[in-house]
Amino acid sequence: MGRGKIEIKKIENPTNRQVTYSKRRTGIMKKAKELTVLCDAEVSIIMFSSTGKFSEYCSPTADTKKMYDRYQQVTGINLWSTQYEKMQNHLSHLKEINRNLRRDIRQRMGEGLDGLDMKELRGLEQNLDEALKVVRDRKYHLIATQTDTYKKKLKSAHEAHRNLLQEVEMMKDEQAACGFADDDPGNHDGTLVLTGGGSHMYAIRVQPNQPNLQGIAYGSYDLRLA
Amino acid sequence: MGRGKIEIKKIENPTNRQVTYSKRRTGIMKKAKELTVLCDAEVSIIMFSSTGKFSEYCSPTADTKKMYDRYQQVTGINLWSTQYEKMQNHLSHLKEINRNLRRDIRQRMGEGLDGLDMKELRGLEQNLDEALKVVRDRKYHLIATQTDTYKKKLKSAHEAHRNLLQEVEMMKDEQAACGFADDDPGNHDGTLVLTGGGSHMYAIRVQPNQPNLQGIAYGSYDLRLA
DNA sequence: AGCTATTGATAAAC
DNA sequence: TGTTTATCAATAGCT
Repeated sequence: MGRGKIEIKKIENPTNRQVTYSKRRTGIMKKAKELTVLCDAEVSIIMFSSTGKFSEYCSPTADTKKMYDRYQQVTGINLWSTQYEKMQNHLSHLKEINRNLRRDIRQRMGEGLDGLDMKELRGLEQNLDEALKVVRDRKYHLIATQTDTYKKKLKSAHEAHRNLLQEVEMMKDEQAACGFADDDPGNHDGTLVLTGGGSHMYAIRVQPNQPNLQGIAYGSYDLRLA
Repeated sequence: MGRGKIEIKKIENPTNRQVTYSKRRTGIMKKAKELTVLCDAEVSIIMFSSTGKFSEYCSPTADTKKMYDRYQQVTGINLWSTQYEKMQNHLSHLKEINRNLRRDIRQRMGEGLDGLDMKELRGLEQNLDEALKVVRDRKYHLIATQTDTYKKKLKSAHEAHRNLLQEVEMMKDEQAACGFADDDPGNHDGTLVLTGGGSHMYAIRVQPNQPNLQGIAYGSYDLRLA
């Protein structure tokens, strides 16, 4: 379709090639648009000229990403599918494991025991019993440790207080001995009223710390599948 | 270019639309091939008909994935990251849940309690205690049920045995009364020695069933991350 | 880029 | 879906 038939092989003249590319590209894009409208189809065209110039067409009802997603869905065998399937398998494997873990926890909470036979029940009972002992031990140990810590802190606080009083007394004595009255507080830069005893100046917190609730609230699980 | 000019708008007749789609699709693909050869270009076409039928063309010097990779490079649009990231997120979310579930189970088994504070320990202890009670109840209930079942089976077996003896006695009496000696066992087809009492003929299994081990072996978890 | 002779694509019908 | 054919559309070569 032109002034003469042409052979379908690479056009060696670069200018000619470029011109032909431009014209035919326009033609294909027009055809694609027509196909889209006439036949209610979805078309995605990507092309690069020999000089690397990029052009694309995509049906107005879709976008390139959608088209490619759909392409992946349909072909299912592209390079991504391997990776994709692996992830998919990994996912379902994790879900399966999660399901089992949740069932175990439910049973450890005394729910869903109907499926267990005697041997399993006995195993669970023994396991829970041992765990309970360990938890109780741990609790008592924690109580003991905390009590001990509080006692020490209290003792340390008392001592610090005693030292403070003592140092204040010493200051008073020194001031009285010098006959010096300080009416201008603030000009003793770098020399605070109570110096030297820095080791007693740390903040003392006798209040127990707020329990850290980031952990697990036992018995309040959401046991639905993830 | 046909027997008549057509307006570029959706062809309402589905058959016609399908035919036109098929023809024009072929046309575009041909044009794409020609462009590829004539102008040394790279073209990728993906299309779906209104019925969802998929077709593609890709220059022999490239493949669809390559084309889209290049497309991404040029446009800066990442076509896969969304999906990939989503799955990645899903995966790490599941792993996170998994980790928490395993930690929970470990704690319910009395391990890894160091991170728990007083409140959490108390909660765990109480939860385990309650669960233990439920499990014990369930065990006792199962024991009672099983014992009961065995008793019934035993009783039924005794009764069946008694009936058998009784029927054998009756047979002997009948034979004696008839003065008939049976030296040819096997010719009483369809008339077994012990007839009538079919309700006592079922198989009796007094042995406990082998425990079903498909469940969870408590305490033998592999608690590594999946 | 614009023009047109010519080839190519395709609508309609089978 | 394949073929045919009358028409219309695309475009090769030229300006």
